Amino acid sequence: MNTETSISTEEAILVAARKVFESKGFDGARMQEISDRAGINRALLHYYFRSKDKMFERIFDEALERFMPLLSTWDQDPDESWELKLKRFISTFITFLKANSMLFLLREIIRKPELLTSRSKKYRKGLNKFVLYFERLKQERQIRSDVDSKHIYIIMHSLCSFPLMNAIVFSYSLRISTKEYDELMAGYPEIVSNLLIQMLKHQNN
Amino acid sequence: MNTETSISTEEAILVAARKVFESKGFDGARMQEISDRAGINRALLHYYFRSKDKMFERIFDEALERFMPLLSTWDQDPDESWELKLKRFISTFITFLKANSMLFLLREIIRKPELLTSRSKKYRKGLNKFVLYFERLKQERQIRSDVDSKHIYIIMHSLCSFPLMNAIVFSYSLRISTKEYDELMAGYPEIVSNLLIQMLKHQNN
DNA sequence: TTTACTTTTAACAAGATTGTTAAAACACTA
DNA sequence: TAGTGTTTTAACAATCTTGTTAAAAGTAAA
Repeated sequence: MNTETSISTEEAILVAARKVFESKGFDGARMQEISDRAGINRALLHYYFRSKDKMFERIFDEALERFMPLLSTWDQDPDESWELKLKRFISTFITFLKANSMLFLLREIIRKPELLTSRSKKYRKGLNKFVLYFERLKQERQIRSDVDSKHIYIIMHSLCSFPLMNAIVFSYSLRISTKEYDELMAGYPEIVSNLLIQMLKHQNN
Repeated sequence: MNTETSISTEEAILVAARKVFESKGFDGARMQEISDRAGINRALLHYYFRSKDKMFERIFDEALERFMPLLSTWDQDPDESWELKLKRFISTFITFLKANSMLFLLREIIRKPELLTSRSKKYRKGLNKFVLYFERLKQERQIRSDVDSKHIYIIMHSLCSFPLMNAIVFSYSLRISTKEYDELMAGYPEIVSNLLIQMLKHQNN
């Protein structure tokens, strides 16, 4: 067994598959394109992963495994102020989303919702931490009590995810190049943080 | 020429095609599924629309034609306050998005960016109206001048679009049913409006 | 070098999918 | 009803796509 060679071949396939599945989606992806990109014979894809479905699930799971823990890393540093926690989270989240295509996950989950419901059970509890944390802040009168924590969750995620998913359309609409759009987004995490903090703070006036 | 029959057949095909293309995407859509849904022979699809590509373009264009004018209806009622204008726009926009799948457009534009760049030229100028309007408000000192109008645009669209596109994932994450999610979203347009108005108003403290 | 095992390839098979076509069914008018 | 043009269908053809397989090439140890 030549472990050296087989790992590098498998890895080359995974890299190629990730790229193709992410850009074309499951339905648009072709086994031929993946093997071409990996520089190997198409039959090898089946030798290593049996079928297109199995290979896709491997890629999808890896993407989910990268994504989900991020959503659960919420209640570390219990001494940290909620403002700082929010800032830190938003900044990390947006950086992460730049590198990892959220659209890929969303597109495939909508195609086949079982991908989410059957494969992320172990993370589902963690997802609730955010809402519970903000419920507690409200009870402790640290933030306004007339906002729904679920709405905060939705607003925060929308502000973080959509501008990166929709970059093509936004840069077209705003009549700027994608490079200029990137520059525009440089200051964006700061703006989102401040907006949310402003929204949650007790009103002084 | 039996106009009556042929219009209703063509219309039945378009209704079916819209449904299938929107839920499966171009790559996942099957001509057979469309004709089954329309209750006609598959060859008729080609009789009326020549090819899958042509049929798709018809559906895509119709979706774009429904969507784009909405983004351009901005500078009506010049007497109206900007707050009211914003509220009215957000409310209309969210209602519209509930009925018309934004995800469909986004998915296909990312698959083939020419769909956007070659087919929406006539609307591109209108898209800029929003940014220009807010630039003017800033010069007139009606709103804070330290916010980027492009950021306002991005934030507003993200808050309106993403919660509807991502409904499956959000309701799963929040551990509520899709029905409960709909109820949660009932008060959402109001919240988005207030958030944006709060963000744009001059700070009193 | 021979042997046993793993990796890779070329060729093939099966089925799915789009698109074409000739003829049947239909609708309307003379 | 006969004739003309339109609409619809069944059958077919061509191509694409996934998946299989038998054999070749490679590797490492006895």
